[in-house]
Amino acid sequence: MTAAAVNLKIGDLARRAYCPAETIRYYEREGLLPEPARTNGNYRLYGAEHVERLSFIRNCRSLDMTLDEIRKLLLLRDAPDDNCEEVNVLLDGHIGHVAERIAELRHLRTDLQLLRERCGKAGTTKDCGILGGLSANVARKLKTPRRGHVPGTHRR
Amino acid sequence: MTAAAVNLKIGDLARRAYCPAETIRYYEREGLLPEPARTNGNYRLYGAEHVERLSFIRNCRSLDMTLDEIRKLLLLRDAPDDNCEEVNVLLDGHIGHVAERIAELRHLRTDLQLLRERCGKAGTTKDCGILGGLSANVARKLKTPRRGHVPGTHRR
DNA sequence: CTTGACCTTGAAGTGGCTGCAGGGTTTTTA
DNA sequence: TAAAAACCCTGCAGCCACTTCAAGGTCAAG
Repeated sequence: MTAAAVNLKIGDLARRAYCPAETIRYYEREGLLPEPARTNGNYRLYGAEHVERLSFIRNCRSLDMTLDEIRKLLLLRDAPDDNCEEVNVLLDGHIGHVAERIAELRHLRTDLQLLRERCGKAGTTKDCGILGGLSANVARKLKTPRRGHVPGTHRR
Repeated sequence: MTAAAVNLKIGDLARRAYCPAETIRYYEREGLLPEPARTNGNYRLYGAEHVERLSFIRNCRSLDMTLDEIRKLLLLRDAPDDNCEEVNVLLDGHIGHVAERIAELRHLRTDLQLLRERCGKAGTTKDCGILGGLSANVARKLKTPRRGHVPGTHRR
């Protein structure tokens, strides 16, 4: 165990929960984190319970859950005597989404690789089999939209 | 082959390229589609070349490319004497992105399934192994952000 | 000549942040 | 003790790829 965490400023909380300070303020606006105490100088003050709650949120996000799903889980968590059947249902639903998305992407990768092999020896884009392939009126559609943005990462 | 496509209104183009009319206007604003001719009543008028170009765009989108990637491909396509090496590079890069994302999601699914098995027989959320598992300070991160939104679909 | 299907523009909303401007506070260093 | 650096504050704009809405204009069928 680490030392008891009290009177953390937002940057301290950020480091402990691996979450940018801007995102902490955003979660507060969104109602996922309670409004914390403030210092005389109007700085936010956090304690161990905030580290725990924010870690919970970040773990859920790293499991690709939406903020709405996380909001529901937090409510269930805050009502400790409820039946945890709902937790199971929510998680099973989420596992289903992930499995679907994997299937789609695998299909996608196959299509891309087939397309990639169409590049002949022509040398110019005019005769490029790839560009030709992309013009075909195929219009197969993906079933699951990608959402939002995953924490802490950018396209390199 | 279908009959020659001329003097299509935006709804006709929409049906032929499986793309909502609003999205067509959006692509025009974004410079992916050229500004079309207009009728006396100010309706957009399209021809076969627009059906082809929009189908190209939609196929690329269904392969999960960004509008920026598609813009580059369209430029290459519009310069028919260039070397198609750049097309290959772009496509290989994209295949790489997709492969990475699949690997992440598979890892993710494993984590979710392990978590799911933690639900003991306690019956109440207070003792729920899942909620407990989500509180652990794990903070493994996904490497690739999900972007935007896939054409024509919603979460059910 | 009215109904209804279609089209127009412009602006705002979505999710989950991220970044910035323009300040205030606190800590460190000289 | 004073200056510099590091941190914090609010509020707002921007990102992507659309989607939705409001408020109107156009056109063909009955």
